[in-house]
Amino acid sequence: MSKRELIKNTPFFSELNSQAVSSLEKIIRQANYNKNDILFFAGEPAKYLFFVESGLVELIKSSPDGKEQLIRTVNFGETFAEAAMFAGEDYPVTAIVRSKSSIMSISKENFLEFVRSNPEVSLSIMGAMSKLLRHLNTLVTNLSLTSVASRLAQFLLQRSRETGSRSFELGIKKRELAFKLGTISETLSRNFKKMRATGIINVTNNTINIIDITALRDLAE
Amino acid sequence: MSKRELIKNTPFFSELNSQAVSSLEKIIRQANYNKNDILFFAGEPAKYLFFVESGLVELIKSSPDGKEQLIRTVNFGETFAEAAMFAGEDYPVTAIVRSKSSIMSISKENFLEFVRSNPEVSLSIMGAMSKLLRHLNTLVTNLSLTSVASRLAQFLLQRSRETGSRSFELGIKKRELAFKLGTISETLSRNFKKMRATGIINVTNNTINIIDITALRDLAE
DNA sequence: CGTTCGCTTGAGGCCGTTCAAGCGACGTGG
DNA sequence: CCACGTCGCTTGAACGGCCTCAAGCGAACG
Repeated sequence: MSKRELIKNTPFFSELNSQAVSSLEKIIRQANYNKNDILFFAGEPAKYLFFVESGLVELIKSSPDGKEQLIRTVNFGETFAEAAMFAGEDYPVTAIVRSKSSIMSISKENFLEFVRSNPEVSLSIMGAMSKLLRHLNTLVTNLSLTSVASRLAQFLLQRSRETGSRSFELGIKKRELAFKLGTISETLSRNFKKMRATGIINVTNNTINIIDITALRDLAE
Repeated sequence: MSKRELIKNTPFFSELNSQAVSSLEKIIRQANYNKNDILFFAGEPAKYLFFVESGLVELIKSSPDGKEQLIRTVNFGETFAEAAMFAGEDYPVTAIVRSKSSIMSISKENFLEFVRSNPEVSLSIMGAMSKLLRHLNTLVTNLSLTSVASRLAQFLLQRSRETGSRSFELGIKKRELAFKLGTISETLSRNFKKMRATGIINVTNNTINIIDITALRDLAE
């Protein structure tokens, strides 16, 4: 796909007129990455805005003693490091590529200039930022007010909704799910065990079977 | 102060030309509130953007079982509920007035229209949102990766920086400080005790004396 | 003088962690 | 084809941080 097509295909820029697309085309850069590539480390000066054209990226914050917290997973079609364009000088998180990805980037200066001459994209950006704010909001809430069991219940309900079935595959390794939920695999394992013991779900390898969805909803609060 | 002056005095709108100020004047509403007044509850439909002209507001999320988490304190000169303008239909948090406040508000529709016809304010909004994103980012990090002791150390260092002295008043009640740090007064008390015992600080009523600032920095990581 | 408020302290318990061990599935090289 | 390593997951034991509940205590105040 040509760079121009890539731009037009991204919901973020889909409403731009062709002149704007042209000017964007000139300042945007595209590159391919492999699993475990690092785009930037937390603390580095923030120079670029990124945009995931295809693939998957995770934004992670880690503490000096090696503990890690997933802040956000960036799916294709989404931007990240928007905030770094308008405030602060450093990336606050580390960005790790989790699967083969095509990623576009724009330098801070070019991006700000583009926004100034195409103010209509502001609305898209503010929309994206707002979604992010909500995401972080619920993340804070989850971390401070809800238990692992509750977070797990929420995740299972979400998956059930997505697949439209009460029986589904997890789709990710349990250790990764643990990470997503802000815990470790041992704790996740024990939580699965408890849910199985109380007859709420059935777990066989990677497939989940929701038995008592009401109890699961209660758990999720 | 007249409404027009209020608008001009707020950093958020300070760069507007007088025509824009006039149109803003027509759609903005001002009201006074007292301590413990509630501006909106979490879950209510988000109709207004708010702006604190003077006073103090706290944004709080509470769980069904009564636990509360402070998400953000809004100082005078700052807006809140910006995100609600661009994404989602409900306020995700509850807004409580903490001291006598003068607060301005704009309805969602009027605000969006104003932004469309005055795209230059977009940059201010995006800047504010970016700051917020950073704030939530560190909040998540603190809650998940750092201990109460570390958060307390960070707070003390910040106060020390603000006052430019190693000896300063807390300025808030300890139970409120505990809330700010995402914990309760008992735990805070024990942490103060430990810091005193290890000779890092000295605590007399509400005044703190930093003795070993290096150790304090270590604690804050 | 008694009550309330802000804070402290202790005892106990829970949740989630670390550390350690075990187990089945799977793959690879002898 | 088996022996052995690795991987993903589970389970147990112990520990630690923070919370809850309960009590106590000085200061402020009516």
